[in-house]
Amino acid sequence: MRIGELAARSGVTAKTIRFWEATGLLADPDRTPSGYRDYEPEAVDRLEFIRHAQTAGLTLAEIRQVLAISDEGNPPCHHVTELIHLRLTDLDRRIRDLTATRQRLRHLAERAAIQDPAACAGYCVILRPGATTS
Amino acid sequence: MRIGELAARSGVTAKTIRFWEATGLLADPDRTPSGYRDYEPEAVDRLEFIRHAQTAGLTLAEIRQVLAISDEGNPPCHHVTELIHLRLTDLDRRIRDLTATRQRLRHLAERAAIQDPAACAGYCVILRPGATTS
DNA sequence: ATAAACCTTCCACCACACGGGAAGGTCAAG
DNA sequence: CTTGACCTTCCCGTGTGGTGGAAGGTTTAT
Repeated sequence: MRIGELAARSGVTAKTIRFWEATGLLADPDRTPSGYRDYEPEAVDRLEFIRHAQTAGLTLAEIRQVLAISDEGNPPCHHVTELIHLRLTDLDRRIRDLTATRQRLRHLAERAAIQDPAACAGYCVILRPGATTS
Repeated sequence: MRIGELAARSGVTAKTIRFWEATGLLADPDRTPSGYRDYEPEAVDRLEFIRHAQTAGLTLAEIRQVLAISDEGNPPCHHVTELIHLRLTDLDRRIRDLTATRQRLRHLAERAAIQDPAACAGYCVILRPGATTS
């Protein structure tokens, strides 16, 4: 199967397939005599696996690691488990950060609601330094 | 005052000051006869304002808009208020997305805990497609 | 025979907010 | 007079996950 068909079957664009290959997520495929990439049907599974791992929040770098272990014939479960916990910790931190920013913004929104626009001389009163440090 | 002193006073690196100038957040400053940037003391306020707006979660593009309105002598409060609400909406969506991803990861972590590593033939069972679609 | 659809490589670019470092000019102190 | 700190512009690199397009070769259908 050529790259176009693989793209159609997997829902991953040909561009992205080449990109994944170039960045080490996919092995170099066989080539037809004229140089076209020639895939086995199993390639679809690998693409779906990558997409799936992505939606689980893993980065391509992490997926690459998992696949490398897998490709060496080792069960990657232990590594995957570690990765998942790392990701969870990271995610929690990011959510905390965003929530803190959200708090600051809500604070500003409240200020904005009671502020007289005419009072905005110089730099805007709403955003003026000191507004959220108190 | 030259750029080094401004940097020291504001806590913004000279590199960043030049970057902000190049991207339209700061007006072109006066120059000494030898070509050095020469700032008014008020420049510190502007830098602090930008940093402050940044920690409130606004992007440089948004801050640029606010400053442009401000620089034209108009009170930017209305625009700022809109911006804040836009950011809040955006932030809420991002937090929701991350939380959903977190849920998926927790699901996977549970699967991982009860999984026999030896069962990881082919692609890892934990991450195998279908694992989180149920 | 020829047009359309498909494939190849390579190079560039998107957002985002800078940082590193080269090559050179300027200024104050010792 | 020279050393060192400071300044200038300029270009490249960072990380993430790709997308767009040019220039050219191949296959397939009519």
